[in-house]
Amino acid sequence: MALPKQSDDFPAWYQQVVKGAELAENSLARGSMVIRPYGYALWEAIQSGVDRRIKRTGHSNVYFPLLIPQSLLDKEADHVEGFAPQVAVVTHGGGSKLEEPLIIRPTSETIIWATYAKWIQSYRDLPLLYNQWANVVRWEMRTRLFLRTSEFLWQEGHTAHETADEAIAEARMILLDVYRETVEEDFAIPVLAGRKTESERFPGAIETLAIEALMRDGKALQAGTSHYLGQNFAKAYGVQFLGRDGQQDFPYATSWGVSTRLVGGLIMAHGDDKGLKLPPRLAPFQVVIVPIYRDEQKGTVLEAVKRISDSLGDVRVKIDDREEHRPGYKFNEWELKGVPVRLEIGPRDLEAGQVMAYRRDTGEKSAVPLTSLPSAVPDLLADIHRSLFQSALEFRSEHTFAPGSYAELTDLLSSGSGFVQGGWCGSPECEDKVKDQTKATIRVLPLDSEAQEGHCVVCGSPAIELATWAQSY
RNA sequence: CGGGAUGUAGCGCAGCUUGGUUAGCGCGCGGCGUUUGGGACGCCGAGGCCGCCGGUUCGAAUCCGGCCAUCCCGACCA
Repeated sequence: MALPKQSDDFPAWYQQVVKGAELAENSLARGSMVIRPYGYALWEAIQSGVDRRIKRTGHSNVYFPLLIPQSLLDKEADHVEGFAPQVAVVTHGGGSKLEEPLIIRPTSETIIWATYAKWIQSYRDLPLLYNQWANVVRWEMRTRLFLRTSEFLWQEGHTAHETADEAIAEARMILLDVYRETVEEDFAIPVLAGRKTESERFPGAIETLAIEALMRDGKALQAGTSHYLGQNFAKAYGVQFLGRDGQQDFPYATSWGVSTRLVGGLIMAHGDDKGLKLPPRLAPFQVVIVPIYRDEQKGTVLEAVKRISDSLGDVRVKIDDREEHRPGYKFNEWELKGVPVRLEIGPRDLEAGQVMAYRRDTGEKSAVPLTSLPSAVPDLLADIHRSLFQSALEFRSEHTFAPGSYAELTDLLSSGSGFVQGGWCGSPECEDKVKDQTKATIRVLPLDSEAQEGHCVVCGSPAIELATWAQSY
């Protein structure tokens, strides 16, 4: 029952939180997971925030099929090369072998661009701003619940634009106004937004942008990506439009996605030795009420609890009136499940006209008068959100380093200390050297490269970028 | 896919070395009672193709082979 300490064994801690908080468990098929109600409620809360922002920025939802003719994948060279090794293939159907195998989508650029060919004729058809919520399958070598499963849930946006500038602006807008905003405002997790190096790019992309969050073990997690695909997919799938200038042209593409991996990020960015700490905006239950009573007081207490719950309006409240567990058990269980606020209500409190409020983030308990509860609870939730973000931000600052030498860089990276920033000359050789020695990669380069002073921390040549390295998931 | 480990009740494990009759323990689960302000206790009870397939043997949880799954470490990745 006791959770391993994060500092003793972070992977074991993670796994037991996922299981203990009843978020998910392994399924019978290799590498796939069953998402349990509490975990799925979290995902639904995440979806709702992402979906709202996708729609607010002018996109519509669509749905493309799970199965894709294999020949479609083969049309974009880099894309095939990147994905072919991890694609699951359907070879039989209806009891017989298929003429042409179907792949289970690892991502949907292929089928979507093959379809866009029919939808796009003129610049008047552009832009196409579509998104879909879907499951995809990638045959990963090694899987971990939420962080990397063979099947995962995500949204994938696929847009087509008249000009490169417009597509580039779209990719960037999604990264900042949808992904960064969601993760910072809903998850209370600060992120670094930036560009990926060539070696970390999405197969078929000209530029990959990403947000990176720091986990409590000092590793980085790529929390969302947005790609500028140029005309690669348009050319591969024969998508052309008649431009304003009367000439045929290929549209410019973007694609972008966030997945159930975000749930893993949430666990590892905020959790502590007692379990999950859910940010109030995503918590399936924002408040759990634990009634405390002896038999003869049961009726009175439960009535008061019901009244108090009703007085909290839109706040998502769970009343834990299970008879089979005593309060101490419930306290521990809801702390493991990360509920932001717990209200303890017993005869002593009712006599005093108050309740005890416990906040999961700091562990503080305080008495709140019943009369001020309807405003105190929302205030408390707002404060918990701020304080979660703040402490994640402080953790990141404390775990961001600027080494003065290559030896210092590799020391920091080898020990998995967090983000390590330094000048980079832009050469893949220097990037590889660090990776070979420490397994750390460049997580992001600044979104807008400004003139970089100083030298490459690896080779000493003049630096052209400020790179952020880290060990990553 | 390479290296290592594991698979026995819902969960965590013992038993296996040295094959033998009803396969154990803790937690959890069901009933009854006492409890309830930081993981309660007593009594009674239910629950097992010992991961799967095959082999050796009079007899296999135990020995042998194959397969599958999970975990850890690498290479691949949202």
